[in-house]
Amino acid sequence: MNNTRETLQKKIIFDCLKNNKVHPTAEDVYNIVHKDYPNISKATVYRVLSKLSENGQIRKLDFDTSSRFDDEIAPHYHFVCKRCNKIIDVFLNEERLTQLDEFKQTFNDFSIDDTEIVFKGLCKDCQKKEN
Amino acid sequence: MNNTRETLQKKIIFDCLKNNKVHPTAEDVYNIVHKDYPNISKATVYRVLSKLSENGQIRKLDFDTSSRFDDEIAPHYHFVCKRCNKIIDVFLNEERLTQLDEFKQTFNDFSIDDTEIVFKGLCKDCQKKEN
DNA sequence: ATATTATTAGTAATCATTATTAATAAGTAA
DNA sequence: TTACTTATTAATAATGATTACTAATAATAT
Repeated sequence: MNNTRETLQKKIIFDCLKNNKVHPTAEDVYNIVHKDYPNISKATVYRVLSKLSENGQIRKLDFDTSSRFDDEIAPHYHFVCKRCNKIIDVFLNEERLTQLDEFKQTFNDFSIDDTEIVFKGLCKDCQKKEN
Repeated sequence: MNNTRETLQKKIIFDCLKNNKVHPTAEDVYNIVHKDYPNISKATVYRVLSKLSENGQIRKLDFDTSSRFDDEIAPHYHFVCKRCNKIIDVFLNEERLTQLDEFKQTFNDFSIDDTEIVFKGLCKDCQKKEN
C-alpha cells in the first residue's frame, strides 16, 4: 500500500511546468492552470510544487522575492537580467563541471550536495536599450 | 547640495552589521539594535538596509525565506548547512577567481556584473551528528 | 536662527506562503 | 461493484516578511 495518491491536480501542475519553461512562480502556475481548471486551489498549487521539489522531480529557485520552479532537474545554473528580470539557463560544459567538482572537494569543513549559481547583469536586448 | 542625510539610525544599523558578521536578517538587526536603541523603528531598519545594499555598502543575500545582510563586500560566496542552517563564507583563491572570470567572458548573450554562488550540504558538526 | 525637506517612528497595508478544516475522491479490500 | 479508509483538495483564515503611509522630527543649506 502506497501512502501517496495520483491525483488530477498533481498531473495538471506538473504538466504546466513541462509546458512553461520560464521558471514560473507558484502564482504564475496558479494563473496558468486556473484558465483551464478554474476550481483548482492556490494552496494546492503551492503544496504540490513544494512536494514535487522535495521529491526532486522539479527544482525550486530562490533568487527572487518569490520562489520560482524549474522542470529542468539536470545540473545547470541561471542568469537573471537586472533590467527585464528575464531568466536564462546556463549549462556548464564538461571541463567546467569538472573544475567545479574539484573545487567542491577542496573543502574540509563541509560536504557539498547542491550548488546554486546565479549570474546577474544585462541581457543582450537590455544592453542595446541601455545605449 | 547632497540630497541624503547622515543620521544616527544609519550609523547604528551599519555599525550593527560590522559587529555581527553572522549574516543577520533585517529582523535580527532590529532585535539587536532595539536593545540599545529601543525607539528605532523596524521600518527604518528595513529601509536603511535596503538603501545600503543599493549603494553597494553592504550585500543582500537571498537564499533564505527572509533576506540576509552581509557587511563583507569583497567578492565571496556562501555555504549553507541544510541541517543547522549555519552560513559559512567561501572565498575563492586567485586561480579560481580567474577561472570564474574566464568563464563569465564566454557568454555572448549577456554581460555579467554579479555572481552569487550558494553551496548547500552538511557542515562538519552536522556530519558527525548524522552518524 | 530659520527654513527646507530628507528621514524617522509608528502603524496599516500588502504580498507570499502556510495552516486549518470539512468535503472529496484515490486506492484497497470485501 | 460497493463500501471503507484516509490522502488530498478547495476555500479561506492565519502567519511572516516587507513595503507604504503619514505626521512628527531633525539634518543641512541659507
